[in-house]
Amino acid sequence: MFEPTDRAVTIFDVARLAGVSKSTASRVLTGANRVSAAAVEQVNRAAADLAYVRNPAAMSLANHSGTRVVIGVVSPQRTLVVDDYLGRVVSSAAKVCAVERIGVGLQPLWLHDRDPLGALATDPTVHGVILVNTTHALLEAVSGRLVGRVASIGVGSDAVPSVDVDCASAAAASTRHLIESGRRRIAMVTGPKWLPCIGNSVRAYVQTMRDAGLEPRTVVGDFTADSGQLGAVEVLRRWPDADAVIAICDATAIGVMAELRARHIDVPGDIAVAGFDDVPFAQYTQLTTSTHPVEAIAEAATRAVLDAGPSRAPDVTFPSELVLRETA
Amino acid sequence: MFEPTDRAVTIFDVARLAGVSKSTASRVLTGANRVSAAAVEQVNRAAADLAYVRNPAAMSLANHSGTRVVIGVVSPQRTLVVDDYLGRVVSSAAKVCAVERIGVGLQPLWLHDRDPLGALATDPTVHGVILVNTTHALLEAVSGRLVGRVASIGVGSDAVPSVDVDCASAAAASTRHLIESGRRRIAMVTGPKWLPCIGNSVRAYVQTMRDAGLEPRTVVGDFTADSGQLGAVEVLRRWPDADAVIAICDATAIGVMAELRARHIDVPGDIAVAGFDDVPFAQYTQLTTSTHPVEAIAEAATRAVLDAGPSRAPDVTFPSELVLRETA
DNA sequence: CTGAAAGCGCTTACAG
DNA sequence: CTGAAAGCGCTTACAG
Repeated sequence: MFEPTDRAVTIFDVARLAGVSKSTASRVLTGANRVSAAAVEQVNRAAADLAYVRNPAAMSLANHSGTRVVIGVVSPQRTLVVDDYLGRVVSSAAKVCAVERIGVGLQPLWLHDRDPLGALATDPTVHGVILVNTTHALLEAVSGRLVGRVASIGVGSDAVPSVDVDCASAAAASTRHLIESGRRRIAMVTGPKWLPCIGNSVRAYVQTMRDAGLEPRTVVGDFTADSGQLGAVEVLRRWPDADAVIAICDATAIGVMAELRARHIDVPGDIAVAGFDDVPFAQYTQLTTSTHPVEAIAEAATRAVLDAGPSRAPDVTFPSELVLRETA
Repeated sequence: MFEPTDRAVTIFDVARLAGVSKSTASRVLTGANRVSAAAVEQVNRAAADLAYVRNPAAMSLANHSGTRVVIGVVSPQRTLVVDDYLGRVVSSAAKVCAVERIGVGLQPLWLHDRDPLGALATDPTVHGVILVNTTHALLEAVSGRLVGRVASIGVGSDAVPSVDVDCASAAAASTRHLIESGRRRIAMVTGPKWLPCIGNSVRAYVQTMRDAGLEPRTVVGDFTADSGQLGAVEVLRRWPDADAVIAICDATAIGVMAELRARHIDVPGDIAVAGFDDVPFAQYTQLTTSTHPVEAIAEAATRAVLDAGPSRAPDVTFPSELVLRETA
């Protein structure tokens, strides 16, 4: 139908086929407002017929728009360790971006840096930023140059939309489930203190305990299985009568269970254990946990920065569901 | 020392500071050969002083070089499911690319597509591609336009360098370990048949068994825990006297163990189980397995496409180490 | 070995 | 509402 050329089809080709100038073609393609309905019609048809797709590099250059969305992961260490969670976030973002032929980058953001966002804000290659594990301090540092093209997986701010799972409801539901099944001395192994989104889960747990006239008992972890192991040790030392532990995530729960097993403490006979995330592994370990739609969250955050308009994107919260298995 | 400007420093700035033309500056920056030592010296110093960094979008446009490296994952399904392995590969690639301000993309490559690589080969935004789970047929389809900027995690070809773990040695070592600890009726739950890199592991297992005068017994899996579960069912049905099973990966091993546990078959008392990958989880499940340096592999593959020169990059094979724990 | 010039594919004031 | 022109930051023949 159209002769196949070696070089890619450009905006010039669609303009010619549509019978308009490059300027007009560009206007309709960018969605500018000053264009006639007729022009819109012709250009869109021409673009479709030619299977035209804009060259992001050229857009970037003309536009100062950037060719990649970077996932900025704040961490107390300077080097970034990639865990399964982060892997899923990056992959999901990469999959979404690929259809617009935009790449993704992975950037460590050091918690104690003076201006961790400075380089990203001025980098002409960055189209937008997805913040992971962010803090309020970092959110405050989101400068004008970044506003409108940044989203946060976790806590947000006036300027930065948040997309996350409803971990507060999940923590409350877990706690309630444990209480209803007769547990009373329920401890929680939390995440790192500097990470504000952890607060939601912890507060929900504490509140649910208090509402039931029970004493909350928390121990600090860091999302790793090792910290679950250490957390279990601490829980048993401080509260030898514990009859349940909620872990901030499944990996931590696994560590908790490993320690209990090593001590020949029966789960759930002696102590019930609940996690959070419902990673594939949880199923095979019969772990009671709550779902965490990481892919959906990452995709929504990516869309938020890709489709960034003049106004701040709305916050979005995904529901979590309790998955009852054998450990609690 | 230098006045901070709002706009980024361009090649023009470094040329001026170095006292040469943009052309010359560009030549030294790109590493062209026709430049005087003096020019090289001045330009490099100027670039360093100004903390100059090239704009990939502009390079891409002038160069037809692309702004992202895409990870092409071949799969028998049309949609891509992201597992932990792929997540780690993508994240590692993204981390490496980020320092050159290049993005990564994730592209499903349908196994039965007529020309799965066609779109990537002509896409001006793709700088290079990393093939994952590739087949010989796909490798044959790597066209001239892609040669020199593609690497494969798994099998390679004359045109495509391979980077992978030495899974043959790992499989042989596992098998040998099992034999030496007295096991005789050792089965293997393999990966999908269409995936050629699986062949290395399977052949090594088969060979090691035969060398010991033992009968190899294989059952097909697909890397998932579910397939381990089903695999265990099949193994027990076909060979009720089985005393060990080697799984192609840890996830599959987990499934095998879940099934054995459900049947009250003691591990390793009745049946020993060995995995492959040494995922974080393996430690907590006391799984005997072999290491798989996924991050290092992904980084090497990424470097291979980033640093692509005129000649084919060499193949690289990473060693794997047997990790003895309780299950075998 | 070096510089002036054209060009990569797009966007956006600037005049109509 | 539309087109001609300039410009985004780089690279690369083309002449010297």
